Amino acid sequence: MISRMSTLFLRTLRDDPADAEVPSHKLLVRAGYVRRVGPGIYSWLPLGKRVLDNVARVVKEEMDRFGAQEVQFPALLPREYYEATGRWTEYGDGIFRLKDRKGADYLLGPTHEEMFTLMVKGEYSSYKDLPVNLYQIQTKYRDEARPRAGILRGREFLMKDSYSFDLDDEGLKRSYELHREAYVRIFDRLGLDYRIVSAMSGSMGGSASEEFLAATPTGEDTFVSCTDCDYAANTEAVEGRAGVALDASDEPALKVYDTPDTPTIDSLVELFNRLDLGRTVTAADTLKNVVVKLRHPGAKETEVLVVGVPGDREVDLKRLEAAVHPAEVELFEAEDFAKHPALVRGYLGPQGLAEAGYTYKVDPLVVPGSSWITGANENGKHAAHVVYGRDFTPDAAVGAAEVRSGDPCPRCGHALTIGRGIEIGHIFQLGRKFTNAFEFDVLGPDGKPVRVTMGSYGIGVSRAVAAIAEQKHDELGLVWPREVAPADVHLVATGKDDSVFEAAATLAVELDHAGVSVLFDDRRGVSPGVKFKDAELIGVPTIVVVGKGLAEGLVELRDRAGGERENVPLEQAAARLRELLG
RNA sequence: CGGGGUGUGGCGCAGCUUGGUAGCGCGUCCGCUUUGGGAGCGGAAGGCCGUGGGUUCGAAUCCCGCCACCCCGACCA
Repeated sequence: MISRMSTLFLRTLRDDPADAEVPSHKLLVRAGYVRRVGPGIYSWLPLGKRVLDNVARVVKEEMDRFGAQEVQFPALLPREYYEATGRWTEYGDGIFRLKDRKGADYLLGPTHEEMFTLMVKGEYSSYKDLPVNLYQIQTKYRDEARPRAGILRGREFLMKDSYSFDLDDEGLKRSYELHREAYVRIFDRLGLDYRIVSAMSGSMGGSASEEFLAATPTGEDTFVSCTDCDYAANTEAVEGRAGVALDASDEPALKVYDTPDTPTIDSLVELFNRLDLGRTVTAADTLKNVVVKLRHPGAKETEVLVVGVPGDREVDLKRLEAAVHPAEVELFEAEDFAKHPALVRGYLGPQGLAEAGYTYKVDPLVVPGSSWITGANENGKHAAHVVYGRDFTPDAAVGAAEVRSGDPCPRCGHALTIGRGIEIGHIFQLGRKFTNAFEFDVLGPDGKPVRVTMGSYGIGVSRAVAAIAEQKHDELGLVWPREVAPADVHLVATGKDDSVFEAAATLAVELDHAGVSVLFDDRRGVSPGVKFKDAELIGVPTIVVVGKGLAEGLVELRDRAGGERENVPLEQAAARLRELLG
């Protein structure tokens, strides 16, 4: 295919768009790949559409390779399908809802578990039919509270989602592994630098869950990886690991101090340093106790939970929620404190909590035998030398503190490092949430019904385009990996002489016949500088210049990524290019 | 939902404090020149200054309301 820039629907911009912050957003707009039409809603121009299609093609090829079969569901869905699973209400404001002319409720599909489950249930009824893996590449709609970063987080986006249907857990594991291998192949082909990290399965429920994160500083997700073993996890999903117990036999007895007006850790530390305990006190010497409410699925009442973390750390509510899954965590409000006078806000300590009937859990960073400054459960009073195991005993440990670089790996104890990434894929063993909701059984070999188990697997296709742009660019513009580039070769004709354009046009045709797609800058009257800048901005991996070298019968080949240039005779150019393109 | 910011030709911005007939760069169109690093000169088209009200002889500019959008957070996968 030859795309002539004289007629290509494309306008590049010299300036960054005012609303763009991240590189992918700036460059995809500047290079004429996408245009914004509303918050979190983008149109794809010809070059962008090609990249999007290329990513989708790679995904499709690798899904097909392991036997997954493509289907397509409508984006417009009647409410009833989402009623059965409770998600019509569960999703809250997160979905787009609309009514037809009769007043019937519809939604724009945010994800399609229900449809897949019902489709398979409608056709299959025997264990002989399983396993089956189905997928679709579909536009999804979510009414994000705050879309951001261009197409990285939009309200309309292209997603590949697939679902496996198996008879038992072993089958599910196999389907999960097949997907995992396919995802590795896909993201390798897309040229992404990514990590596979342990994740929580979120609102979907289910057990084993891993995320594929494209490592980039602009990513929204934070993950840890171990410097020694192969442990890696989303910080929300970092397991708690019990630390080594300390010997507290020399620790003085618990002592209560008057500490008026010290409801915060900072004010407390400052006061204790003025009391002069013979050493400098820091926030890490204090024990911060945070009260939350746990809402268990189906339960009317919430459970009160007190969580202790070192005072220099925040409680990571998402991590805590992952640890107490499937319960949801809610903050303890002023009115809640009013109902629980034993919990003295700002002066809460673990001593006596068990006697008062409260559950108390500590982050594993709080180890047995450790000694703390903490609240004395009385307004304006704190206690020092409060020892774990002597003055209080938690009911359990729970990973609740924010995770920091250098924290011990929960597997091997070596230091963790922290990075940021864009979630481009997520796979998890969903289990029977949806097959239970729809009572989807097949008959087993013994003639008895067996409840089908599912896996759920997603890839953000449009997001992957942005993730690639985030990772593959330089100060001049985009630098696409070959597999997804909008063309194989960017052919630039410079000069005013007809012979240059004729020679370039002939080369374009020759390449086209050889199956090489060409973006041909055949614009007359456009200066070489403009053409070179555009080529660099657009980011096709190989640039061919037919210009002043033609006098000696030479054309120039440039590698967009590395900047290497070589001159080759015009008549050898096509052959050399085919060699370079593999 | 909380905090901060911005709305002025297609894009990026100035003008607003101190009211007086809307300006710059890029882009677009015409002509001539130029052609290996976002060209030069000359000419031109294109804007009810987010919106509603108010003050005033006169409002992009001052006052009040509303709306939209962007960023941070909350929320969400």
